[in-house]
Amino acid sequence: MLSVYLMVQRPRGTRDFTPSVMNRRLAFENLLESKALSHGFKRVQTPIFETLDLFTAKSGPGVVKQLYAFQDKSDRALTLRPELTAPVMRMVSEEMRASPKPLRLSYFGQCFRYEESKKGRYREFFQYGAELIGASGPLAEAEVVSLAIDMLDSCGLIDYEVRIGHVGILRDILTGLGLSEVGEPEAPVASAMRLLDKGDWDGLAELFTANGIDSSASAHLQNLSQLDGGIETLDSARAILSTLGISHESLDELATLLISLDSLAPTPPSLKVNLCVARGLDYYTGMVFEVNVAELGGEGQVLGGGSYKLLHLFGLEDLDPSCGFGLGFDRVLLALEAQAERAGRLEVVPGETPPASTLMLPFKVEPSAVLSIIKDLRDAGKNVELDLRGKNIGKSLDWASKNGFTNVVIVGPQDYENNQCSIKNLVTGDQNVAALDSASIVDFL
RNA sequence: GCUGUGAUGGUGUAGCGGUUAGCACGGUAGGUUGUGGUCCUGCCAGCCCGGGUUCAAUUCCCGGUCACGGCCCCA
Repeated sequence: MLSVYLMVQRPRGTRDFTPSVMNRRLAFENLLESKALSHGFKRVQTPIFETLDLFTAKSGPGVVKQLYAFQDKSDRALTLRPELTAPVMRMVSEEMRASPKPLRLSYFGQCFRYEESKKGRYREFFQYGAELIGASGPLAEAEVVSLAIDMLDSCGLIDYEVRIGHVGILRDILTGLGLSEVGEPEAPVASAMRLLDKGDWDGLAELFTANGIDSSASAHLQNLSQLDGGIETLDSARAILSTLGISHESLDELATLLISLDSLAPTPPSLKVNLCVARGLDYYTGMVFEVNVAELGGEGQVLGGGSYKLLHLFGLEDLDPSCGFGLGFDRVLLALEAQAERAGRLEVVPGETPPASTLMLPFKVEPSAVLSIIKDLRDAGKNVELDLRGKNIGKSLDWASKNGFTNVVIVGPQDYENNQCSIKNLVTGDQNVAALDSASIVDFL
């Protein structure tokens, strides 16, 4: 059929959301939204496309090849947004300079990246995120991380691992060893952080040698990376930092963060401190954290964030650093679906079960006889639909059942004569008779 | 960017170098002109796209598209 008409498909890496899919997504979004609000984060929205410079300024010219960048009819260089942190920072600098700080902002929307699409990785994907701007330090960070954990916990996600690190400490160590923070095509420090994140020790040793650093230095880093536990690992970390001559200050802050988190957030299934967490987080400057779900395989990171400095790009250096995170809406949903199936659970997102709904079924009577009742029931907050097919009762009930209605209000000739209606509950099979007016009917719905 | 696997109605599938391409679910119209999640019947709807080999391609080959994996990457 398709070929007879129009051979057009969805662009690669995009998705359509049918009503049943959308129902779940809306339930999930609402749940996240209510959590954000409960932590004081207020929703904002920024444009789907932005000036290209916004992202090249933040991430370098190399990002363009991964952007949906384009020229508009006036030759402006624009791009679909690949993420939401920079746009929100831009918005703060343009609209909220005079707003009292700190700001707690949340956002939800689609982002676009030109990459190979696969499961859990789409060219158009959805992010829910939060940013805390104008306050910094371990307590601010604890507020942000606790929201992230609270969100994951409340949607019923299990078996996830929270990893907390600190790229500031890592940078200090690497520059302390003599690695440069500048270089082409990639600064040695950045290369080292990437290798550390992957646990590629051979690669790291190579890098050290190439930069004239005794490769035995990687032993300390390897020790550091093996500190993969809770708050208790910080003592060992302090010892290692001492031998490297690095300040403990950031570690002490990390300790405060972890202690605060313990009180502020639900206890996650697994929370580990690992100072080698560094995953491609260019603009992060301090604490970083990420959440992984092993179930998702290669695309298992469902959330990531930390403390970063971006507002100086807009002349607001006094507000740096900020702290925030982005939650991979699609990936968390995938994880929840996989976990629900494994557990044999029907409800994937808490609260996704739609509210009761009613089919008004005039049967061999003029539909006009029930229209005002439908209006009144809707005004009373009920979800009501008028039958538009005009089939016999058996088919109509079948149709109502397949379409998930809770109740059917049948108004046939006999009912109408007696100024009554029959209300059948499709879930229980119970049937009642009520007077043909909305006040009587509403009690049965 | 590299690489592997796959693609049959809307969904899930069967099948084959020559078939009316089968089945189930679904949709739709009835059988049943006041009771569904039973049954029966009719109908709707498909071989991803383009090229090649062949008397003949949905089937074999190549390319593309899309999907799913593995690396790379992931602001």
